[in-house]
Amino acid sequence: MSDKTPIIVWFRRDLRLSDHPALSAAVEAGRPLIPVYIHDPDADDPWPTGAAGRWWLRHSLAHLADALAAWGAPLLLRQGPEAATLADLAASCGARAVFCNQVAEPWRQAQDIAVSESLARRGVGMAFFSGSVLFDPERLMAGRERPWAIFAPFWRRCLSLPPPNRPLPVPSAPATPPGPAALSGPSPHALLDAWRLVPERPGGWDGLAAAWTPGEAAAQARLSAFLDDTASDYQQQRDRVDRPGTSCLSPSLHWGELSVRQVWHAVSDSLEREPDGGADDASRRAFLRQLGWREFSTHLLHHAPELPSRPLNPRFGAFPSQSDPNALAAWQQGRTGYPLVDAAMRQMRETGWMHNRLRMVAASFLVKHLLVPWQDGAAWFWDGLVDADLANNSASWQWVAGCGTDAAPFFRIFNPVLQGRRFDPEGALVRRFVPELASLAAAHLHEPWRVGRGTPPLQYPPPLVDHSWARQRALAAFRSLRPEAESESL
DNA sequence: TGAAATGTTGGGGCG
DNA sequence: ACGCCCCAACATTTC
Repeated sequence: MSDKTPIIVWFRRDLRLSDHPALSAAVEAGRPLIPVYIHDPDADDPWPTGAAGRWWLRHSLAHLADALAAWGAPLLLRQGPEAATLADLAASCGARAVFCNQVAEPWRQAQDIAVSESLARRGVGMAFFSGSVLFDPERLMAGRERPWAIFAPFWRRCLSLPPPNRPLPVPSAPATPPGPAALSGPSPHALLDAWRLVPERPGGWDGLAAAWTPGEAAAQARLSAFLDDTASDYQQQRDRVDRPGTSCLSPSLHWGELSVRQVWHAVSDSLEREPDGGADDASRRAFLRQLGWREFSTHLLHHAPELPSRPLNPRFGAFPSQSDPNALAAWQQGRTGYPLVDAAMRQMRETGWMHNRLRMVAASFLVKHLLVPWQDGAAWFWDGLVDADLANNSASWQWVAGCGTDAAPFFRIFNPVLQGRRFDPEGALVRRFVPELASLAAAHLHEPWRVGRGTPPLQYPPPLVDHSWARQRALAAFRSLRPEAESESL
């Protein structure tokens, strides 16, 4: 009666072996394993992975293939529509089950239902395992009429729940032989090259390669380094854009090289192991809170699938923003004339990443100083960030634009000069990414238009807009909106 | 997870 | 000694 048909383990946004519930369950079933990743270039995907994301994916898949080969079940790479590809694969190896971990985006879950129905018609069952969040968005809702709209009580509630399950170890390699050898084809590395996941782009991808090592092993090394070197002073250092004060785990979390449970437990274990009741604890809690924002964004998107495209606050439907190709291009290329903003935009261009504080400053500048729709900025970040994540990106842009739930008030307008002085005081970040300013004294670095006459002209543009003029214009635009649902309270 | 405008206070220079 | 002004420094309000 024992079923010896193989199980297909479908990797998607979980490019790891540890804490991989679908993989562990398949191993536990004691049947041959067939790990597969499917690339569908013609997928009807409302938010196809951006360029930097594809760069990461390309390299992370190579690492996953190596890791799975060493572990004992080589990764298959297949191209084509998901349902048909899985069905063909199942037919050719006699599999009757596909295991996979859930992916959070609502449209993805709708596709999963379609895939699983299609497979069911061919006698192949699908099993979904808990995915990429700490808490299930549906269960966290329980007993409430509405989804959580404010972060603070949301996170308080999360912290009051029983903690998420402990992460699973890498399962021991399957005792049974891997799937039929006939399934093997060209080496994964050759296939990955043939897939051309990484688009050509001017300037190439060397900057990303210099800055990052994708893959589970490197992700775990980053997590360890963060715990050893950075976590205990996180609260003090995280806003310093010129220092490595953040974890840089976001791309790994997006691609599932680490599960958020692993990160959560690693940090809370260190809290319990070395409690000092003081600054170190506060730092670790502050970091956990950042995981909370990720969780909050994911839950928001789950309950409000329009998050990426429409303001959650309907009041902002009438906001007088205007797509402005010239202003948008200047911002994208890092030529706004505000050093901190330009350094931020070039940091993303060159490394595929931008410090969180800079994301706020740069986004605020586009939305408030230039009055460009936040969706235009979100699209650029989506393409340029290795950690681009639909929920985080959309929720954060809405937060900055003031149109989300629990968003920053619109009148909170960052002054790029003051932010620069405060968070890049010696100008190290600006010097690095805006080399044409590197020779300026720190005193002038964030406002180069004030250097005295008689100095040689800089190869650097004057400010695209005057700060205080732009600030007044943004405030006026905000005032033009119908007041906040005052009628509701009557 | 701001910043600017406005208000208040208190010390010191000075007639 | 006294009142007056100036203006940091800080606090509060407003956008």
